Amino acid sequence: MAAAERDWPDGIKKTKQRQAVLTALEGSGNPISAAAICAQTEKAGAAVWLSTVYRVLEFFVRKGVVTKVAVLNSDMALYEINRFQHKHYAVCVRCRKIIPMDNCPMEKFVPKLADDGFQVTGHNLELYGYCGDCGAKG
Amino acid sequence: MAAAERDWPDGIKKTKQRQAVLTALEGSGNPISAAAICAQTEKAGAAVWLSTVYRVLEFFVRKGVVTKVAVLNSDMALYEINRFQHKHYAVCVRCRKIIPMDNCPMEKFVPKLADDGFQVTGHNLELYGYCGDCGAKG
DNA sequence: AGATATTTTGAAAAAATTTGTCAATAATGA
DNA sequence: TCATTATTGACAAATTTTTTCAAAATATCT
Repeated sequence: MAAAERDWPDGIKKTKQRQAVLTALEGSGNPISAAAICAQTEKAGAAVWLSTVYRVLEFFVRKGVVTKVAVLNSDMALYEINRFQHKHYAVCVRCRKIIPMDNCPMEKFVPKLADDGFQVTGHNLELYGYCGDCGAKG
Repeated sequence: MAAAERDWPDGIKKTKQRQAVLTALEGSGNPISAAAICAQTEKAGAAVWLSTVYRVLEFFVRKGVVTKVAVLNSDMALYEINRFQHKHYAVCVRCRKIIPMDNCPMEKFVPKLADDGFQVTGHNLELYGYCGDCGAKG
């Protein structure tokens, strides 16, 4: 269990459940839902109740350990570990595969907003289209 | 009622409810929720049931008339008329104000994806931060 | 225009996701 | 180790979205 041995974030009480949630998030390279995390902890033999998963995720998001990702046409919210680097994804509209993007267009971009005073603190970008497999199929 | 007189999309049966939904979407410059559309139709004197609003929206999205927008930390899905032009928004994390963006970083950008075969058909971008009013307040 | 066939809507119920409650449990500090 | 405080399980409730089906509206055909 990687999360058990890794450095634990400061000021966060270490519990079995939180470790299990973090391990599940680590285990998935891509953003996953609370339900998926719950299922994952069950499979790993350290079952965490769904309501607890939500609470833990909310807590982690507030602490900056985890990031909530808005994915188009996903009816559930998705979460991923905050690796403290920009990360965006391309989503296949057919098979829902999620493919990470290695660069970011916002690096050299100044947005034009009607509100001059808007302070941008972050952004969320998502590409969609057809992945290699699905594009080939038609 | 603007939507009543405007060109009606081809192959789409014209009903009072669909017109009311489209009018509500037209009336709002920004993406709005199904519940907001429902309330708007009521206020306009052409009340449409919430379930119908969802059905109509789903239908319009499939037809390409309307776009579903993924907004971070919004518990409801938001919709806007497809004006067939890129449109992105900045969202204030404090007051939830939505401010349209007049340019787009994806115009001159080639994404680096692990999947070489991925065909990008669109994208969704959202900035977040503090709007002029909220930033000033601290 | 009128009758018919097909869609679409209202109305309500159900499903799915997320949040809240509270007693019991577990983790941290003295 | 014991006490204090935070956290979890278990369930209930709230919210958003989807489904169902008879009734109503719309388009089509003559």
